[in-house]
Amino acid sequence: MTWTNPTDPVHNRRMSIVRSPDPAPGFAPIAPDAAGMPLYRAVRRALLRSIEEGKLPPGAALPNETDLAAAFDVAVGTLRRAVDDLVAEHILVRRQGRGTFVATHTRDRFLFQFFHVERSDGLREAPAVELLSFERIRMDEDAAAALATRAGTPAFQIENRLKLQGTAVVHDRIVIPAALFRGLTEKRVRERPSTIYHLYQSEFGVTVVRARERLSAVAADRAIARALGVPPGVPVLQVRRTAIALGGRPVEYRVSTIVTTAHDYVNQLSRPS
Amino acid sequence: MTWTNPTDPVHNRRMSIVRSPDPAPGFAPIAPDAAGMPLYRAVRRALLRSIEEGKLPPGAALPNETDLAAAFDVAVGTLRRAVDDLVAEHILVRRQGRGTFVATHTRDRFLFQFFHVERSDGLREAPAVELLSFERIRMDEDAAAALATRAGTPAFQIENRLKLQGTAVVHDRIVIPAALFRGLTEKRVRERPSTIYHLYQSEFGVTVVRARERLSAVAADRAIARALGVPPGVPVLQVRRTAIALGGRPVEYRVSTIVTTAHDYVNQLSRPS
DNA sequence: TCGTCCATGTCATCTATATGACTTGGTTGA
DNA sequence: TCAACCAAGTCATATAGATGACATGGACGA
Repeated sequence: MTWTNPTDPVHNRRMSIVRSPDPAPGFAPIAPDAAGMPLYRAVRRALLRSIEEGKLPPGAALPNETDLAAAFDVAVGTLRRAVDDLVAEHILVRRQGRGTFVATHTRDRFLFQFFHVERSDGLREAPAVELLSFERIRMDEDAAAALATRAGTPAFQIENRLKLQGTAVVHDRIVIPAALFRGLTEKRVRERPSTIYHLYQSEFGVTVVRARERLSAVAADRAIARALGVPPGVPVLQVRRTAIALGGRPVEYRVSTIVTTAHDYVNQLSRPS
Repeated sequence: MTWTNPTDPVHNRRMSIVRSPDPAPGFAPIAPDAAGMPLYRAVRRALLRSIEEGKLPPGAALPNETDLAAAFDVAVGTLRRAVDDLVAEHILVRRQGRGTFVATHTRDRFLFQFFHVERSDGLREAPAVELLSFERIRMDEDAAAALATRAGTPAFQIENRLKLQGTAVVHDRIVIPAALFRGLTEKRVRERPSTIYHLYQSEFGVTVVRARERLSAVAADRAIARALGVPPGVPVLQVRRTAIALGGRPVEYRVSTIVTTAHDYVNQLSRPS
């Protein structure tokens, strides 16, 4: 037999009638008025916090919509609205018929969201990454400013060379705070099975969700020129990226240098829906 | 007295009961099954076509949600879903308490959506535009390819110099098909009251909704160097933009050349919601 | 005259529910 | 053994309506 829960006529919210067992444990009802914020925003925040705290690790399945809505004590439509937002931010992934999952940093996602270099004729391809160096350093002024800390803060610096169709196209210098990545070694970087963002996520609980980039054109210095096999002084595209993790904290400063003789950095202004 | 419309038990859609006068004239009911497309997509398309055909000119107010939903013979929630999409694409603008309007190309929108240059310290500012030349030309290969036509097609070419804080930072070469902009004159370009995209929209019914950009680093040639007041050969950022109008047709090819000694091209990968 | 209040119309949020589409895994039958 | 089928669980779409927030313009009173 099925029946509907009685509702509170004042707040029009389901009253707490407990069924056993709790179909979605660990999710508390949302306060009716969470700081004047719309309910779906409060639900979004609650979900985000569950992810940040590791209650929902990457790849985990969320409870189904009905149960989760009941646990939060909101309507399914409201829950869906919150989940919609997180899906749009690539923090959750929905699969019809399967469920809703915490997003993981797959190669495809990296390519789509964070790798914008393609050949001039439009061909897109996954780059072959080659580790050039791995060092413990102290941050310079630029990295420190981007990472909201002070110059001299201990960090790891990783240099990569990226090849497309066998030719070196991109040089990356990556700076990440040592405090966030305790125990990182060259071996772990070298032997990572997937992208470096996947490594951050799976090994250190750091999930990159977005980034700001500043692009400029510069002349290739001697080191870059050598790494990329071009004459020094050639105009190259410099991309300075600050990557932001789940909590909103900057976690990576990356300077990508791109040879744009046969490749471009592509950008889509306002995608069609 | 209020009453609800009877519903068709098979399709669960409101039966056509005409009230006088029609509160939302010009909007026909959506076919129940428009090519297997979800209903809200069909509604979105119907709205788009009304805009493209000029039935809803820029700045026009849509009928209110209830009336419009009734005219399309869909639920308000379904209409809202369609409108949500168009708002996300900056094609419609909602103003709570006022209504929903067809978006116009304001200066703010241009800055936000299509102008990505800012000073290295993060200061954003509207550029001062200076018209350098206005010519009738025939398209070169690049422009023709971008605009999906043949080299030699008649076009207008506009050269602009953009200044930020008094210093020249950007040079634009804009190519637009003459066929789409009949009657355009240097005077009209020079005396436009707002952005050039606003001119396209208000004078020629061409509404730019999105763009693809390809960025590369090049050495400034003599002409660019003179226009921007830098030595020839200096590395500059070249942005080749193809702007897409409402129907999905490419309508503008633009090559922006940016001096990045004190400025950057900024890009946001996945905005927070 | 001018400012305050309020009625009205709009979008924004939220609930509740029904039905369809898709995926998975087990059952059934040749 | 194995392929076809089917049931259950999930998200996707759609409806209907209630309530709140916001903007505007007119009525009203000092």
